[in-house]
Amino acid sequence: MGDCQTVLELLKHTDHETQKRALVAKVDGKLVDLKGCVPEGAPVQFLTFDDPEGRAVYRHTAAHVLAQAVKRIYPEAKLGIGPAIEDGFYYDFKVDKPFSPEDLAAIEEEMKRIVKEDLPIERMEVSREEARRIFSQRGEPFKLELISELPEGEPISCYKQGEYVDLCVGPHLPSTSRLKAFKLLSVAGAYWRGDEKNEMLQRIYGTAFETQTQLDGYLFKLEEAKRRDHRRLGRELDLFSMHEEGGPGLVYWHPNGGLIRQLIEDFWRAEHRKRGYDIVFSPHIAKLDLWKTSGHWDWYKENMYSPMKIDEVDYLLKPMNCPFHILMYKTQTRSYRDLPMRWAELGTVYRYERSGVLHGLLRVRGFTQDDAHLFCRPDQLKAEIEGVLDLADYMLKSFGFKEYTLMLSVRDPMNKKKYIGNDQVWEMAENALKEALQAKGLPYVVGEGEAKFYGPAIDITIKDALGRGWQGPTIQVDFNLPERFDLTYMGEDGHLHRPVMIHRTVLGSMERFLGCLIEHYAGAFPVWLSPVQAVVIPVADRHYDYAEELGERLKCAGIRAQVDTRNEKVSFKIRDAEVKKIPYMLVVGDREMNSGSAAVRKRAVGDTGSKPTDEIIGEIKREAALPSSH
RNA sequence: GCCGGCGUAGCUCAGCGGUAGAGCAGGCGAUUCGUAAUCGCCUGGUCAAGGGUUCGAUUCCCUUCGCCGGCUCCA
Repeated sequence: MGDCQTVLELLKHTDHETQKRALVAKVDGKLVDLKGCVPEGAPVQFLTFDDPEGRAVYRHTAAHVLAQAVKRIYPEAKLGIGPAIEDGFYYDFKVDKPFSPEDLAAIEEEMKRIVKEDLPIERMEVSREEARRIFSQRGEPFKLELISELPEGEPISCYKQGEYVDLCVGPHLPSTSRLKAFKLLSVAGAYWRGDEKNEMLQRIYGTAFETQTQLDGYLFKLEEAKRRDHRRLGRELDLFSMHEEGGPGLVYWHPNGGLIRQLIEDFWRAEHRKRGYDIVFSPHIAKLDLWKTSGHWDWYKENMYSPMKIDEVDYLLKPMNCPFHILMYKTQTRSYRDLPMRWAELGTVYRYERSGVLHGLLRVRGFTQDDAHLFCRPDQLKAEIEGVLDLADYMLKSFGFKEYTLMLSVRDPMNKKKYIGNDQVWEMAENALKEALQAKGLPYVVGEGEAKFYGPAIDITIKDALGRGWQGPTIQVDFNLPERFDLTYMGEDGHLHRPVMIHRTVLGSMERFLGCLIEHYAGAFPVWLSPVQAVVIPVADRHYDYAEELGERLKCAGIRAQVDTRNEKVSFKIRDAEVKKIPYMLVVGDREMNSGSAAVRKRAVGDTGSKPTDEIIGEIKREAALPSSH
C-alpha cells in the first residue's frame, strides 16, 4: 500500500454531487472501497446509489451494521452470512431464542446509534492463520467454516468498524454514518448454507435507501403490492376460494373465476389448433405399474399420493400426464410421416407439496397444466423446440406479460443419481435446448440441478405483485421415457427408430397462471377477460325499461352486460362497479332515454360523455376482441 | 417438512380471566336520486378444533388443523 493514490483523493477532483453521493469506485472493472488504492493511470468510475452495484454495497454495509447491533445486544449470537439482495439485505444469526418482532425494533435503534457513532470502516487483509485467530477468538464457528473453504494462497479480507469485525470480500462504505435510511422488515428461519440438513439460523431481513423519502416510497410500494394480492382480489372479485374443510392447496373456481379460466382455455385451444396441435383427454388415475415403468414411482414418489386399492390392484392419482399420452402413442405403429405429433391436454394433476410451501393459487396440490407432448424425429427436435418457444412467447405477450426470464435447467453435476438415463442422452437433450435458445437469440441463465428427473428443460419464470418469481411455462426434452416405454416409429429406411419427446406447458398451470394474471392486472382485467364487461346504470326507476332494453341489446351483441336496478343512487352503483373493476359503466337518465344513447364511464378513467348506443356497442366489441385479432 | 407470527360474524378488525362488539356485506322499510358509499330497523358468533389450569377460559398452558412471512423443494 503505502505510497499509492487513494480513491478519495481522486474523488476530491470531481464535482460536488459526485463527492457527496459516491459510495464506492470501480477501478479497472473491479469494485474498490473509497479508501482503497488506485494504480497509476487506472480508469476510475464512481458509483452511487443509482448504480445496482453501488446500491448493493450500501445495503451490504447496512447488513454489517445490523450484525454489529445484534452482537451488541446478544453477544452470544453467532454470525452466519449477510449479503445484499434485491431490494434490501439480510443477515443470519445463530441465537438461543429466535428474534421477536419487538426485538427488531430494539435492534433497529441500536443500528441508528451505530450510524450516529460515525465508525470508520476499515479493510484489513490478513493471512489464513491470522483470520482463523481473529474468528476463533471472537467465537464465530460459521466464519471459521467459511475460512477453511477459501482458496489457498490468497489474502483474506476482513472489515472492521468499531468493535465489530467481519469476514468479507467487500467493498464497503467508508463509514457507518453514510447510512441514511433503513428499516428491518422481518425475521425468518433459514438453514445454514441453504441446506435443510444443516441447522436453522435466524435471518433478519431489512432494506436501506439513500433517503428517507425513497425508503417511504418503497414501503408504500409494498403496501400497494398487498392490494394486488391475488388471494385478496380472488375473494373481493368472487373469483375462487379454498377451504379448510376441503383440504389445503385445493382450489374452488367460482362463476367469475371460472369464466375467466374458460376464456383463457378457449383462447389456448384455438391457438393450439392453429399451430398444428391436437387436443386429447386422459384419466386421472392409473395402475401403480404404469408409474413404475415411467420411473415416477422411483424418482417422483415424494410428490405422489398414496396408492388406492381398486379390485385388489393399486392405483395412483396422476402427478403428470406424460405416461397417458405415451400409451395413446403406442396404440398404432407410427410412421416417420406421422411425426411430429403434438398432443395437448388441459390435464389436471395432483402432487403432494409440503405444507409450508403452499401459497394461494401460486403453489397448490391439485392443478391443471396446459400440457402437451410432442413426439418427433431427432431431426425435427430443434424446430419443434423453437416452435414451442414461439408459442410460449406469444401466449405470455397476449396476456400482457412482457418480461420474463429464461433458465436452461440442467442436471446437478454432483448428484446424477437423481435422474434417469445416461450421460450421452442427457447431453443430446441439453444441447438441443441450448441450440434452440441460441438460434432464437434469447438470453438465459443456466440452473444446475433444476432439471426434471427425466430430462433437462427451459423454464420460464413470471412474477407476482411482490416481484417473487414463479415458474410458468416449461419446455423439456426427453430421450428417456421413449426408451422406457419402447416407443418407436417406422423410418423411411424401413427400420424402427426411437422418437424424441418434448414435454411442455406454455402457461404453466391454470392456477398459477391465473394467480399471476390477477396480480399482473391488479384485478382490472382487459375487456375480453372481464367477467362483466358493461353495467347499465339507470338514474331513477323511470329509466329501468330503457336500461333493460339497452342491456338486452348489449347481450345480443355478445357483450357480457348487467343492468343495475337496485334501489340505490347513481354514485353508489358507480362505486360498486369500480370496486368490481367492470370496464364499462353506461349511465342512462332522461337525456339518454330521449336520444337513444348512454353516458359512457370507463373504469379508472371516468365519464367520457354520451354516445349513441350503436356506437357504444361497436366500441366495446372492438375492445373485447381476442388478443390474437389485435 | 423446518423457524417465527396469526386464527373473534360472510369480509376487515376491536376486546381479553367474570360466557362478545364496530364498520362493511346480507334482509326489511323509507327515499326516485346524474358519475366512488342516502337514511332507519333487523339478522348474524359452540371467539379454528381438542385437552389442561381455574370457582369460572374467547382470554393462560399444551396438542392438532389452517393461514401469513421466510428457508428448503416445484407448474
